[in-house]
Amino acid sequence: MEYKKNILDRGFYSRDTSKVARDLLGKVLVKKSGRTAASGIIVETEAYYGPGDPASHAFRGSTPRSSIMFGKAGIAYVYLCYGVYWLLNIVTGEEGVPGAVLIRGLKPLDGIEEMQKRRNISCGRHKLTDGPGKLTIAMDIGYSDNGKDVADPKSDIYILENNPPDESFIIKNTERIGITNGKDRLLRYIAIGL
DNA sequence: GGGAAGATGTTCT
DNA sequence: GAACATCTTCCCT
Repeated sequence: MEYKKNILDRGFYSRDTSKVARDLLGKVLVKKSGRTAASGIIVETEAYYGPGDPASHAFRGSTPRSSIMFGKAGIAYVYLCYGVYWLLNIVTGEEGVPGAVLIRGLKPLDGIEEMQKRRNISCGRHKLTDGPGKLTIAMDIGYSDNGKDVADPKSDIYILENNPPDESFIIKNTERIGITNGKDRLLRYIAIGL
């Protein structure tokens, strides 16, 4: 695979957060761990802003945890949710303006066996990467990936343009999930038909 | 197949 | 000390 040719550059992430969230659907997330590489098609995202978005970590300004959202676009923001699960975000927008896209769902491509081992699935009742906490387990993403540059081909985590481009899926725009504030804006994006 | 609630620990007030 | 961008299990229909 010609990974480096298709990697999304920083310009892609430096745009408006909701546009980045929508355009990330159908793209391919790649995570290398050791000798193996896992990848999956992004099928669900959410956009998070700063001021004016009560659900965002950056709502109250820059804190030790959220300061990364004010930084350079294309940086991975990984944080612990509910003390249990790691969630993967990509910083978006111009430098100094807080914003990030939460990767909520993947469709596994490569390394599926590795994912199953890491998820330790006992029954086939649940899918592999259909939630933000599950996909980080399956992709072996954790706090050590926080602050990595997703737009850098030398990183072991990055996102590719899908090849060949497939724009056949439908994009659905809904309320965000699992939050109590800021539900009025439709900032969750789901790809249907992948 | 779908809804409800407990587990869990870091961060901020 | 309260809040929280979730997952799993259990129980119901």
